[in-house]
Amino acid sequence: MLTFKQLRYFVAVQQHLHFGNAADEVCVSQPALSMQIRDLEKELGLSLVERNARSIRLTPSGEEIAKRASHILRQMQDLKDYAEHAALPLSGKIRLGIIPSLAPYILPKLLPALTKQYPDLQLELRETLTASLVSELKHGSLDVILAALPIEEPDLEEEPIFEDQFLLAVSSSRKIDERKRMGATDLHGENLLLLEEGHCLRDQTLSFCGSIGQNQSANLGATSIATVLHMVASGYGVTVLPEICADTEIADERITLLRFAEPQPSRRIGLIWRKTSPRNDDFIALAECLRDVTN
Amino acid sequence: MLTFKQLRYFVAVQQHLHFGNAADEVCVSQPALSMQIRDLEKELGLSLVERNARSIRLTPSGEEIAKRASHILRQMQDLKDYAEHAALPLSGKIRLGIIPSLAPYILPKLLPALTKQYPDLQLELRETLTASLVSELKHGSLDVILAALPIEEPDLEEEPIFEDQFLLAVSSSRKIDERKRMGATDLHGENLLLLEEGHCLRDQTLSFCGSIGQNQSANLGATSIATVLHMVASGYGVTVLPEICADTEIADERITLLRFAEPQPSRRIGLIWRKTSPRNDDFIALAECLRDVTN
DNA sequence: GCATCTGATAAGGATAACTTATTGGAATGA
DNA sequence: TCATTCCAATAAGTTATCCTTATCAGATGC
Repeated sequence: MLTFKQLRYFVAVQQHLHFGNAADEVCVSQPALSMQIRDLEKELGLSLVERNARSIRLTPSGEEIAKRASHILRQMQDLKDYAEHAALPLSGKIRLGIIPSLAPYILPKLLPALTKQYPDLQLELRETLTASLVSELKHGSLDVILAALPIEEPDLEEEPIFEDQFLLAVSSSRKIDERKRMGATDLHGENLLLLEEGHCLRDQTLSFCGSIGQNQSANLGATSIATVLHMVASGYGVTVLPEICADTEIADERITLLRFAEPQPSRRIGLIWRKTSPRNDDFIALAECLRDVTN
Repeated sequence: MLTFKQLRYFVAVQQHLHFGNAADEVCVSQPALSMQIRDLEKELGLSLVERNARSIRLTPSGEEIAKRASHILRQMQDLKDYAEHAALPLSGKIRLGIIPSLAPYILPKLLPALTKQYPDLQLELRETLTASLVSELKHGSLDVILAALPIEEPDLEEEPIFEDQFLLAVSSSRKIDERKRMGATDLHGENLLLLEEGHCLRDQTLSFCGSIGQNQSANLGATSIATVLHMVASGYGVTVLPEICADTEIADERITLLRFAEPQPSRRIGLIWRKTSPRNDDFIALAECLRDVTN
């Protein structure tokens, strides 16, 4: 069988036009090199080297083979270089899935930090609902996802990053004392605005408020938090807003954010990956980076 | 060390996503393949395959490595294909040197014949004087030359092709009986026109006529046979012309060709190559082809 | 719970590859 | 002319590698 060793030895012969020197270069004895060259010629069924009493030269075919061999060896080196590169912590390609209620708020902080700290990392992003992310993660088309815990899949690992407190967003026209801590009961009779089906934030909000029996008849579900907040600002109702969204979304004076009374409701944000994934260390490092940018 | 085998096995794993099937494809046992993959991962210092109880998948780095490996294997196959091609009789690249008093007369017959019989042959041609050809042959920048024998270099092999009879070209105005066989003595007092220094034909002509003491004072040497013949046609003198040139050159009615008396002078045309050249068979085949086209 | 399927591991034998020492053939130089 | 030198090939023996069969360990599914 054709081997890389043969090609390497042969390229050395081409460069030195001397078996002994070529053998030195590849750190073997001259007979070892001679044998490999002989094997290569036998393998290819063709003379590559013209042996002359005092010197050697390559045949025209030999020159062509040497050219091709050099090229192959170079690509081999490229492959090794790539591997070395990819073996660094948090480098190479990582496919990260993020839920829509996090992506627009975390990425603007995360991406610059990653670029700075791990310049070799190529992040491929996908934003969709938790269920799809988990499915893609299990299938292997994603490496890791950032979502609300728990997922509780037996073959997935969960790494908590931070607690994201829920706030109540109401229209500023309501003139509520912002220092007042809201209880779930304060939502009685309010029109609770929600994201559309499938968003985990919707489910979390409902499970918190569910026992209250508030009015949600008008709720067909919005497609984004920004949309929900526009509705709040316009006085259509109230909504529950994760704190991480607050900085970005609330430039609008028509919205007032109210904190809930203790124990404050919250969602736990974390990274999830396959337990069998060999990139555990990478994901732990990514989690650390996420903690840094979310304080 | 990174080996070709590891890459081949790994690409098989990528294609089957199953160690057992991949092992079947490359015709080894499953443990053998597993070990090679393990070695490859160790060699590259990075996980390529994510082992799951029931199935496996490649890591993103693994996919990239597999892509590069496939490419390398393909080039490896190309190299083998090239070698197979080049191992055929008279195929691949051959650098042929020819002397000027042969090239224009033999090539028009030789090249079409070669193309037809050996389509895989790439002939690189060089036309210059014998001394240069021999030097380049010995140096290795030519593989074989077609010239007049003997060369009598100890490390060169000579293979005669055919005898090229010399004819005497005279001006038709001389009204000589064309059936008359010329003797060297008939050249007495003639102005013998010759090629310039270095042409073997000049030397051969002189060695044949040298003992005669003919007038050659006006001879500074022409650069081509065509030039010499123009001079003959114009009545400046006579010349000795190899028969192989006759067909091509003598469309001119102002020139009459005369045969010499037995033993007719001639030159022996042959192929010459380095005794150490491994392409002996190729050159023998080339000689055969040359005999065919020169009858 | 048992059969089945996965890849990993273990042990032993075959093969390949390397080492040093030597040979053979040609060129060099006294 | 003959000894010397140079270079690659060859020989013999050891080492390392690779592969095989057999077995294991974990997970899955009937």
